[in-house]
Amino acid sequence: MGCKSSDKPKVKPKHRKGLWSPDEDQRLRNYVLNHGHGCWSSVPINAGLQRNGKSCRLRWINYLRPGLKRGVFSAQEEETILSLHRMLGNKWSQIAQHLPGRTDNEIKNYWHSYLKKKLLKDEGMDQCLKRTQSASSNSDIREPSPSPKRLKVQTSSFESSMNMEKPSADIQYRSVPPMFDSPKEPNRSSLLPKVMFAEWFSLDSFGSSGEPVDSKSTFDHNPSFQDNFMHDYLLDEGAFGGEYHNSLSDGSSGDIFSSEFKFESQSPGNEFDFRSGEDLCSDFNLSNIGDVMYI
DNA sequence: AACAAAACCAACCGCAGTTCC
DNA sequence: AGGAACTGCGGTTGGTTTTGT
Repeated sequence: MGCKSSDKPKVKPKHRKGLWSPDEDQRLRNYVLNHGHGCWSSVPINAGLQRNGKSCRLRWINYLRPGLKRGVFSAQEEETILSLHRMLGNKWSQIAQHLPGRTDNEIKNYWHSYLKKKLLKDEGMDQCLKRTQSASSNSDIREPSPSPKRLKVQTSSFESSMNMEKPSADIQYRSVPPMFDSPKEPNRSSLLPKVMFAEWFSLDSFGSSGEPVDSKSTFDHNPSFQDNFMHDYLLDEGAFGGEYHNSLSDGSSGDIFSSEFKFESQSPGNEFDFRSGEDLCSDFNLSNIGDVMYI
């Protein structure tokens, strides 16, 4: 894990803090895409950045990493977070592993800024309901009247992820097409992670470096490929077995939470090594736990 | 239109675990 | 064995944006 001392910077440069400029983003992105991060403490030196390694790492993970799905959370993602948080607590990194394209920081922020309040509100409503012994089976009661802002957010995840992102200098490598994201169709595929490996790979392939990659022609927004991929994947029932709860209960959750999307260190040949093959998706079936619908 | 309050979110900080020397 | 360095995680902060009055 540690860095070899030979890799360590000899002189401690003065580190910049605060928001990242587009130029810094570009430098970091180019460097990591071309060389891999290796030892984070040496990244800013080699990339010509006046940041510390920790800051670079954070920026990469939370912002520049290929495959990140920026934009608003869909109702399904929200449900996933709520369900997982119920089981795991504030294990944001573990929760994030089940929301491909989302970072722990993003989920954490979303939780603190919205979900926590919503949950409290929901509980308040439930208690109120119990107290009054209301016989009403009004299903609307589960969803507290959302703020106008929230309504805007929830209109359509497709629309949201396509249009509602903040304008940004580096927006071109943030958004991901919502291939499988259709909250209005609660079919089987909607339970799947929204950014499949192939999609992520494709994204990475056309990273800002602009260098052509062979795999692009295979993966790049090819609907039939996506369909086939999904079809094959869905056929593999093992991928969605019911072992999730068992694993949790026997304390081995750490294993099943191994991230298929974790950006591992590069292979010796300065090429990225995507360890995504078999464990593309963990054994996780939301339908088992998502017994509370908020829509 | 102007101001205050609330919400949002990027980034920092500190701690714990791991690895290297 | 033990200290130093590194990574990863979760909590928190502070600046910016949005909403309400």
